[in-house]
Amino acid sequence: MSEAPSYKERKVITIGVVSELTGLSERQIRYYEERKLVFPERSPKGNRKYSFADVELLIDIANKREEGVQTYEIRQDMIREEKKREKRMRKQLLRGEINARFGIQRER
Amino acid sequence: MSEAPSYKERKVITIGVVSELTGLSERQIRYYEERKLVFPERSPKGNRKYSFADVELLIDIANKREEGVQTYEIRQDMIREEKKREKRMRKQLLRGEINARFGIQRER
DNA sequence: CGTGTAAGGAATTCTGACACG
DNA sequence: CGTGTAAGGAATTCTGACACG
Repeated sequence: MSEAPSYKERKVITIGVVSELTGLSERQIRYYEERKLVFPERSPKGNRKYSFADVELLIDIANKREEGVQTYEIRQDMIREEKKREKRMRKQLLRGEINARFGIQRER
Repeated sequence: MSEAPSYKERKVITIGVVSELTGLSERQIRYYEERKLVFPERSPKGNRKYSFADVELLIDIANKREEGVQTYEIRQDMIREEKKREKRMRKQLLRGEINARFGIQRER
């Protein structure tokens, strides 16, 4: 195991295609990056590359914006969600460590 | 159910990115299309768009070419494979139809 | 046959800025 | 704040062709 396939996360889509896929203008997409809502990668010469996950995120953002939610609030919500996720991850990790020591017995 | 997600099949990757992903030159990628080995979609203005499935196919093609297999033979193999697939599909479909009538009972 | 390359043009993307509100 | 637009330049992509082998 090394190269995770993960088509959803690979950053390979150019901004023009993302624009078609989301219905957002390129201006809007770049602005949401400026507001730290999306983080495309860059090709060697500086062109933005997005993943399918980014496309879905942008669609969520577009929906929030239509409801009148400001980019700042959207960002705060994202940060909160991220912290919850991390909390869960830490718990999971802890459980894993406990199992490794006292749980499942493996050959030695 | 309507919009199948299917990240693997969505044609959204430009030829430059495909070139990076596969290690093939754009010239080679276009030539394999000419030889009917890959079938990218086109954007409104005519730019080629590939899927992750296409990228994997191109990598397979690249490997075959390295072994000295000609594009014509590769195409013949692909056609043979396709026919096998269709055969299996017809069988599956047939089974499904039988089940629909005499197998699993559903409410009516 | 398979691939490189130079050619010319059209479309894409980038950045920084002015505009409106 | 969020988005449109004109501006100028650089990079991308396209097609048809000549080249070599």
